[in-house]
Amino acid sequence: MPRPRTHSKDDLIHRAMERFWSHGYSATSMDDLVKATGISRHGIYSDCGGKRALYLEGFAAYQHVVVSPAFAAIEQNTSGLSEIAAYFERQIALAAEMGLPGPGCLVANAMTEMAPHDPDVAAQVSAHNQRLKSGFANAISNEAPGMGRADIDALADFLVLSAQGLWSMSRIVETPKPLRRHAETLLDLLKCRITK
Amino acid sequence: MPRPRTHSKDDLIHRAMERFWSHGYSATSMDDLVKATGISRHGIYSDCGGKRALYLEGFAAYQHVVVSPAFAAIEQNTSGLSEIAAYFERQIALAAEMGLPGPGCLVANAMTEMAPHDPDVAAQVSAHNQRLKSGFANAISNEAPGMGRADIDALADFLVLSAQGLWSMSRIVETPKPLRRHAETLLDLLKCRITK
DNA sequence: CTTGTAGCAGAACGGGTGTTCTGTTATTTA
DNA sequence: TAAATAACAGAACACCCGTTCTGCTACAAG
Repeated sequence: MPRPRTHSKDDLIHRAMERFWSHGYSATSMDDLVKATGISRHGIYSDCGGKRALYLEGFAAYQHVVVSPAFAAIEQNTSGLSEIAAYFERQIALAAEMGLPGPGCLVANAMTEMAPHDPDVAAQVSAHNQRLKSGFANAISNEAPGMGRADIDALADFLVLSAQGLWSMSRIVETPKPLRRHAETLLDLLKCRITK
Repeated sequence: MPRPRTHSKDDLIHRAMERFWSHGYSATSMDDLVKATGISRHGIYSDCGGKRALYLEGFAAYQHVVVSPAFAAIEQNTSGLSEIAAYFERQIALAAEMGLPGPGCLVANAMTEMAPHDPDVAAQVSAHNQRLKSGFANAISNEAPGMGRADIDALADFLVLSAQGLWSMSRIVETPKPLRRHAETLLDLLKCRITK
């Protein structure tokens, strides 16, 4: 009997996620979200309950839509340096495609803007970083079987830090070139360290 | 004849800078600034003209108050890896002193929050990064006289990126320990690369 | 075609925003 | 002591925020 829905909850979450991604949480108003998603205030509240809840759902969706496709190769047990390089290249190409200076990484942005003042966001960010760290550690250990666990962990953690730094940089550069150079330098340092 | 001032413009700028540093621009209201600085709205407007102008002045002050004291040693022509290590250690100790998870770096925060949507902030951030890059390049070239200019520049730029990543991390960690481990890993990678 | 129902757009709301303005206060010179 | 001056505290302002609510719309069942 009822009127059929003109949008799905997934539509809402994904469109809102893109807005939060490029403009951050505070600088995105409900009016912005209504315009960006094409969904009325009522729809947003009945589907998700409010701005903050929508942000958190968008954060989770970012994992499926952006992180997993880019990171899956690293998480396989055949991965190595070339998969790490491909991961950075893929994300840089995505940033260039979206336009530079660009939105960077939703998680990296959340780490700076939200995490220190919002425990829920901090927990999601930490989980994300832990996932990246495990993936990088997997790839490094495949590449350097003789390296100790402590050294691998330290390098993997540092790769997570470098990724965050890279997305920060992507918010001020005009072209992908400096980002590619950063990634290249990082890979060089890694190779240098692994081959000792 | 007039009533004497109870505060200086510098007082205002420095106290406001600390608030922007820890809470960001959007999440700091004029009420917050009045409470944090102890200076009335009228004083803020007559001294600086408004919130944004105050932020930009605070940004400039950050260079003198925080960056220069920490970075001066690296900019001397006798600097090397030990000065780079000391710079990171000093900033990490400062972060620990201010409380973790902490404010990170005002410039790093601005890069994420403001730079993509504010050309004036972007320009100041770029100038800061350029200063860091030159300093790091100076220290690296002192340490590795045989290294080519292009390699030195790439490493110096990457050190800037790592610094930004480190301050991002400082916004989610509970203790300085992981930050020190990151700095140590970075220095190890650098040494490894320089000694080839 | 009528009726019931859920979705819809947008008005309304209290509170907070950055900014401006208005009196008052404290101090120094005359 | 009295007048002049500029800084002070805080009220006032118009606007925007996230949230809630109201009345209308469009479709499916009877």
